[in-house]
Amino acid sequence: MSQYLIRKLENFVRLEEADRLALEALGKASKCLPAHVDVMFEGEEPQGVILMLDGFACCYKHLDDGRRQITGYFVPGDLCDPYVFVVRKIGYSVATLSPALLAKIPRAKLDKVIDEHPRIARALWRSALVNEAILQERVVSIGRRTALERTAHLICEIYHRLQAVHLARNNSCEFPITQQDLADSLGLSAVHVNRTLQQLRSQGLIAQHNHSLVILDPTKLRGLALFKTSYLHVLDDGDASRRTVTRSYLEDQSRFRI
Amino acid sequence: MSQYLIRKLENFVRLEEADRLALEALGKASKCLPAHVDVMFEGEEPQGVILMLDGFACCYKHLDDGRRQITGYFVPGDLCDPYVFVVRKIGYSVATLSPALLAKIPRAKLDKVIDEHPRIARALWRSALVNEAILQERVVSIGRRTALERTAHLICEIYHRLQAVHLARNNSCEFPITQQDLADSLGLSAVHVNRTLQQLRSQGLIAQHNHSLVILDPTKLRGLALFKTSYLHVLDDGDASRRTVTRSYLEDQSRFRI
DNA sequence: CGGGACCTTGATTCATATCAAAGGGTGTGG
DNA sequence: CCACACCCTTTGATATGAATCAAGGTCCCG
Repeated sequence: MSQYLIRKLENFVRLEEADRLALEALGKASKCLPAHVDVMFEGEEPQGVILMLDGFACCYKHLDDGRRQITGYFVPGDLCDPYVFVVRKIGYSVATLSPALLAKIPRAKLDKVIDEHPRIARALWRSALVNEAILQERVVSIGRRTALERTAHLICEIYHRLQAVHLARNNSCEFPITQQDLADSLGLSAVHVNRTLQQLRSQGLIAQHNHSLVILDPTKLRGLALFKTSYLHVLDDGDASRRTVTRSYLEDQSRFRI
Repeated sequence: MSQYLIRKLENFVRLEEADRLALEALGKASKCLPAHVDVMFEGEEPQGVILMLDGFACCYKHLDDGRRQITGYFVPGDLCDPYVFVVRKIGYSVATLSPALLAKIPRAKLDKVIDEHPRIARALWRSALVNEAILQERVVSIGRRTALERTAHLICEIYHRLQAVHLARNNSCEFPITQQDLADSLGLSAVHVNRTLQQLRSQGLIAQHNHSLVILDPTKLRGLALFKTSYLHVLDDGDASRRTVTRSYLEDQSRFRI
């Protein structure tokens, strides 16, 4: 049930069997939720870390008058903010975007895994850095990309994140996000998202059937989106072996105690 | 010379004399730079962590065709991304916005301080969480706030951050950021930022002289900006003492080893 | 078979960008 | 100490991308 989390973390470090077993255990107590339901709400005390087992969710904030901005997505394998316990009140809400299967991991359980599995600790750490890079790139998108580029960029982001957990193949993946939700993450209106998607379709870049997406021309789409895959990875193995000094640093778990 | 860093971290934890001395030492080797100069450049290998001793800097990204988006600010006391060493290539550039005094702290030095000073470690950790909250709020601003609200919000952010290091008093602070730079962080054009600032002035909310800013009506400005101060703090002492369970958790340094 | 959520379309308005040019400070070299 | 130069700010006119409003269409679920 935690297959996706394992796959995700394996993009960052090489896990041992013991690590995999520990991660498996995290996904045991799961819960099924319908689409468009709140999982956590802004201002609450954090109850536990949410692990996405299946489906899509998002992190959003509301302004007082009801305007809503989605700040990020959660796909299978994602842990919504493992460090949430430091805070007294969470600053954002989390909601499902599609029917979703998720596990609420108690603080103590996650702490134990982190303490006992340094490789997992390191992988989560790197994953957190990727999350920050994603957020930063989102600022760039909303601030400086046109609606078309921005929409294309988000599609690339989601496709590549799904690919990292083997949920995308042949340029095709699930895409259950409604146009209203896309609008709320792109800083656009739903009507304009509709027209923008039509443009992407008519240019032969993507196709959509039901809740799935096909990227017909990945190169063109990434070009249009000004999308660089690099920001989604902190490090790949090839580079680690080339740079001994840095590698030994990265392998030294004690360095990461903050 | 590291006074501002000390002040900043003291918003998160109570530091001991030994901690303060260690922080002092970090700011020794400082360097003075003119305004609008790059400190780090996207794609480079991280050389060290930058500590802002004085002046303003920002973090930005360029799109291929020259469009630029500032994703965050650095004010005195800020450490630009203490965890940067995990990555091989930094994903963004850092540039000064005003003449600035800064220290480049070698990785080993910072690691040593973190290892030997658990209170500092905890403060940096909390500071990192605030940074994420700031970034998230920026997404909300650019995505869903109007130009006027957005501009007001950024002014509030910077004022409150300066206040946290005692660089703001009587609703007044330094504000050396050019309108072009504001535009690049707000996702607007420089011309429109100019008009928006004029609106804030004519509504009696702010005043500007040279490179300084006065907030004439803080309540109205925050109201207009839909600004909540809460996102800039992870925890205040009052709350820590009220909630014993959480407090003991927060005080347990071993939990934070990731 | 009915109803609600989602998508689509067209018409219009509005916020913000762009273009162009003039006005003000400030620092530097003569 | 002045003058020129450069950067920053300001202003006005026009263009445009995206929002809004309104209505119809489609699909899926109960």
